[in-house]
Amino acid sequence: MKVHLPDGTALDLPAKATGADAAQAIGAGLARAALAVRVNGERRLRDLSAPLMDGDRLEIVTSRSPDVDGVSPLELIRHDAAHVLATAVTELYPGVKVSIGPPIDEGFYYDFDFPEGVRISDADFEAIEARMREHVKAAEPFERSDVSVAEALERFRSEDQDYKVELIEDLVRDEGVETVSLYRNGPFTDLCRGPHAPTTKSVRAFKLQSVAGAYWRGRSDRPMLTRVYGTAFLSREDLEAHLERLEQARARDHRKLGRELGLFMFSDLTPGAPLWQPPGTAVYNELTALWREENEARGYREVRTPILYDVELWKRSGHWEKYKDNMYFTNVEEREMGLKPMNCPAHVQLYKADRRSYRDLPIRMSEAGLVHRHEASGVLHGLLRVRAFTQDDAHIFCTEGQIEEEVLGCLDFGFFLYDLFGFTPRLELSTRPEQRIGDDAMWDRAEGALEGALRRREIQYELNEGDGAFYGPKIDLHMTDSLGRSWQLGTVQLDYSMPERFELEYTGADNSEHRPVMIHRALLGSFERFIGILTEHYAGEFPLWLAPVQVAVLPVADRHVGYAGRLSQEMRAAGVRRVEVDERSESVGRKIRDAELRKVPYMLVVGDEEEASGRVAVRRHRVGDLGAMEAGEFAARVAGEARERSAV
RNA sequence: GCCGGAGUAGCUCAGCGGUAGAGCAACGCUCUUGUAAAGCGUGGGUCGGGGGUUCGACUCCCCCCUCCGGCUCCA
Repeated sequence: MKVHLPDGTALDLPAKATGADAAQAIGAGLARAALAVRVNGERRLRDLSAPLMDGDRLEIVTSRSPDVDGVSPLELIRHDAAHVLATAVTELYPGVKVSIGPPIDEGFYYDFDFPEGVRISDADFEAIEARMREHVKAAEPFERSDVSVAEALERFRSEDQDYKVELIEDLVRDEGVETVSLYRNGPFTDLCRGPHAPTTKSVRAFKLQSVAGAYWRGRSDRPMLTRVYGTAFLSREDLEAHLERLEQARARDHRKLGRELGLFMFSDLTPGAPLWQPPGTAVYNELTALWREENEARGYREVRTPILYDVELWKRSGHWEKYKDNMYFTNVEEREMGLKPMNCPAHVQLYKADRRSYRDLPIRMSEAGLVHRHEASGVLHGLLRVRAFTQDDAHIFCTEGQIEEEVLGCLDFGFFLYDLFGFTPRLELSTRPEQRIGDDAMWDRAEGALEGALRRREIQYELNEGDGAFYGPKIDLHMTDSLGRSWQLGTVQLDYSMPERFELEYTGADNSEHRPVMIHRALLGSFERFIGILTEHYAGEFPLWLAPVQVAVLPVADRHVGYAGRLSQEMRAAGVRRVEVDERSESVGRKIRDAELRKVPYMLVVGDEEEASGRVAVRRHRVGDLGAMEAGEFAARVAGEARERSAV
């Protein structure tokens, strides 16, 4: 038979030849390097041992093969690694039940159910890794066998592998399968659809990383399994490089930098609520100032509303029914009050304070609004998941015809803000969920308006079907943190429900009453979460305009402190607001070192020469000595840089 | 909330049944300094909180709190 190779040539092979045979026919080196085959351009790879058919188009996949539709040799060997992990664990912990072990973006995991009383921690990794290495070294083949469902069930039942039994039963029920494939490597056999590399020696570079709990099938009403995370690469060097990257990422963790730079802290007495220290407050205030300025420029009117309301309000808004478990309540003099988890009902009160005409619309109301949400204790995470935070919130009350224009305005505003930081957010459009209010015609219009806005700007987005709020569809803006975890920042949501519940009205041109539509909009999301992401993005090296201390004046000796003080006054007068003088009787080297560690953008070294000539010796963070400059010139230049909010 | 791990000086960490340690920071003195750590000295801890076991607990056991990694959740 003939199979066709990517370069257009045909290869003559005996009948029933396999991918391995084909690789061997091409060359011994290729045969050694081959991991799997891609047949006829299929997305899913096949085992090297799978028989080929006459006329197949064949690609031999090696560690150097490129990704195709997200399927890569890396993914293959990570899956191999998961099997090797399970092999070692089943040997070391008799009675353990195995479940699933897939490759993931950065590695792989395997979920185990350990026998009663057995628990493992990363202290056990060394022993497990050692056992894994033995299997890798033995280059045990991955042998596939296709067996009947009955045989597979019999096998796993006899081994008390309940999870495998459940998986097979579900395969029969959901997909009507009659056979399943098993893969054996050494002493371990797993239910698996494959493919795998020819032998375990493909797993040459791996490392176990962490152990964590994970619900069976991701459902909190099912048993909690023990998940072991690891990573694997095609080479030792790649693995080392990856571990090195992780190390560096940890160094830019906002929680670490927040402590080191004195940005914010947490107290055990109010978990999940950041306390902002002076340097962090400086960043916070600059960000707020930017936000306020831009809101004004875009036709928003800022408001301020209380954080505590009678539960009556929350019942009316629907929060009581849907979210009371996540709200904080207090009862004083027999009046039940709730802390706001959202600002919208408050803004609705302001809307209702006046009769509204179609001429007033759209009304754009903005507020840096402090909200409290009782997040589950296990999910709190630095500034990225908190219980008390300030949203850069706004609500737009408009007519249905104005929706697309207003949504577009929100998105443009968002992109303006994100551009300022060099961020490229990932956009998600979430559409009607199963449980929702409003008729389909309403949803058609609402989703159409959001989609239309995205299309008009030719914006890339992911569709998240069924993930909208119960009252309307939404567009979310996501960013990832230093460890690659994705966080939602901004959101633009359409809401037909709140106006209904609060009976909002405006008088139309026809002199009759109409119901406005509300757009909920937060662009940064919350100042807390955004500063968390910003801190990691800049690795704590904030650009001048955001920097907690913009300029540190470093007198060479005590006698220069007076000159340094005069300089700082001058700079403040010129518009550089955050200037500090290091008045300690320390060496210049020490003062420089400390300012560098605090990541202060500019340092001014001033001694006899500078004082005599009215100049400053400028040093830039991480760049070094820039030479001397006339003091006034420096102040003007830096003030300009701060005013322009330039990126560097 | 669930599973696992961890909480020792302001920070980073060592110690682990027999009266609590280091480096940095802080404070004092000396030095008056030129582009990433001057020298000497001093003070500082209910060893997260509460119970228990023990002659004796930072150390062992139980409960709680907080943090870390995941899972679930995330208006």
